Amino acid sequence: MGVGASEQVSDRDRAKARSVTPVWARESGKRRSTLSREAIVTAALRIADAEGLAAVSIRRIATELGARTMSLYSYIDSKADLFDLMTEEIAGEVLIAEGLPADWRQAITAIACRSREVGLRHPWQIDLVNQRSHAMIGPNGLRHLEQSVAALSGLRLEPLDAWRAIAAVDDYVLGFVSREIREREIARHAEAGGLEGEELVQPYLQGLADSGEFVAITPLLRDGLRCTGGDFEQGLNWMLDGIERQYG
Amino acid sequence: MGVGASEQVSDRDRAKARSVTPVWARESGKRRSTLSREAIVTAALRIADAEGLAAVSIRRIATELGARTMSLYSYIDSKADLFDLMTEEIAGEVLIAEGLPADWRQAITAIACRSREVGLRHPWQIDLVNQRSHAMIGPNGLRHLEQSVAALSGLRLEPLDAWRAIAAVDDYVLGFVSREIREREIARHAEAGGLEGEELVQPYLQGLADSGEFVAITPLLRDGLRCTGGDFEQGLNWMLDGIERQYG
DNA sequence: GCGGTATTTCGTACAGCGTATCGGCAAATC
DNA sequence: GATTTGCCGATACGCTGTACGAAATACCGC
Repeated sequence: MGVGASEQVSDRDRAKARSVTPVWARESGKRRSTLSREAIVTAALRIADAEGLAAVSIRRIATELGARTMSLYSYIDSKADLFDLMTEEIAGEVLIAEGLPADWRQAITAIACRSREVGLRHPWQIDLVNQRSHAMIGPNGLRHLEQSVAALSGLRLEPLDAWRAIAAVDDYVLGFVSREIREREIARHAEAGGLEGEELVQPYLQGLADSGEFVAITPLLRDGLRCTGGDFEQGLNWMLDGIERQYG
Repeated sequence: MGVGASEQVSDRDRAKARSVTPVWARESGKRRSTLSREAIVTAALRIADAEGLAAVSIRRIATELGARTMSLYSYIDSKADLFDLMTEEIAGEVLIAEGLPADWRQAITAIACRSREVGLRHPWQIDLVNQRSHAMIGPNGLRHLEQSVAALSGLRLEPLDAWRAIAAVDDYVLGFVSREIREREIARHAEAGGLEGEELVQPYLQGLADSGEFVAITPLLRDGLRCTGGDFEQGLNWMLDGIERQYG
């Protein structure tokens, strides 16, 4: 290992740097036309909205853009990068452009409802969220955080306390939307398979109900667990009540 | 469509039925040894715990079990089925065997903490949750629901109200654990790439802080967003406070 | 015990995936 | 004009889930 080795180390360092530096801080390598980071992300979003995240593949995007598969790698380093960029794009939709209500509860509620809307509009966002990657610290992700902290300014909290309150609310929103999407897709699945879906699950549930093990939830089982899910604002208000009780 | 067609319809119906009937209600077609539904699921769990859900493949499981790839399909109709069974297995770990505390807050807290422990022990559970499928209505999933409803019995709620309160708590738990896992993996990733990870992200954050756009969260940015995340029990207590305020 | 049947096993194949590699071509530099 | 540099794109590798059908095996009535 001499001079050449040192060059190799340099290369490896560059690779490591690339793997750790957020995508948004990297330049979009290209100069030629027809292809661009923006076009790639836009196409990916279109496909994901239409057919789900699983349908988003490098080959597919290239085809739709009239480019060759490997050309996309001039603009993104990996599919994970593309996912980061998609996440960032969606995070932008969560931002509230007009002024926030002065009342902190109304402001947080507005932000939470917007988050939910966006999540339902792009159900694949949930899959993306769990895809690891420092996706939350993109510019738009931070703008969301900024907006949320600003919404709480009336409470005059320490930054860390404000952040914790926001995290708790965001956690609830994420969990709720996740369940909402899940229920929605199950319903759609059952619908696609005809009503027989219900008819096949119901005896199974009835059997469990008759087993005597599930006394507390027998009424729920009898309704086929068709409960339309919780009430979003109700749960949110519970959380906000608790925050208000502590800090308000 | 004559007699032959009617037979074909019958086949198609059976296929549809299979696609909609929960796995747990189906028999595990086996009779030979070395291979069994249980063995398959156990192997899958081991792989997932050790190397993540992505490492779980039919071929891989078959290899570890000394069987041929396609043999697994005698016990499982699809990989989605396998995921359902894995989910069910994990749901069992969430159940609390010993008696629950009489106080409803303590009981719900115990259940929530257990859920969190299990989620952290099997980080891939999060990926599984977002995989659609009627995974939550397996026997163990329903036992969890039963246990939660029973925990709230002291509040004497309508079944639907109880279910909503539980759903809200579960949503919060899911969201929190999801974020916790995300942060944990990012930390591990940065650690694996050396401390340079932080060093590369920090200038990016500092640049944003200097831009003047993020006044409210500048202190957080300065700390590199290293905030160790919210406090699980604090957020949970906020939610429980809100529930108590309404029903207590 | 034995034949027939039902079930299980498993080789092969297909269509798809992300992306490493590398030959050749075009543009930029001297 | 000659040389170097850097990018485009084709090909290929190893992986995925699983449909299909032939072969092998176990079970059951006799």
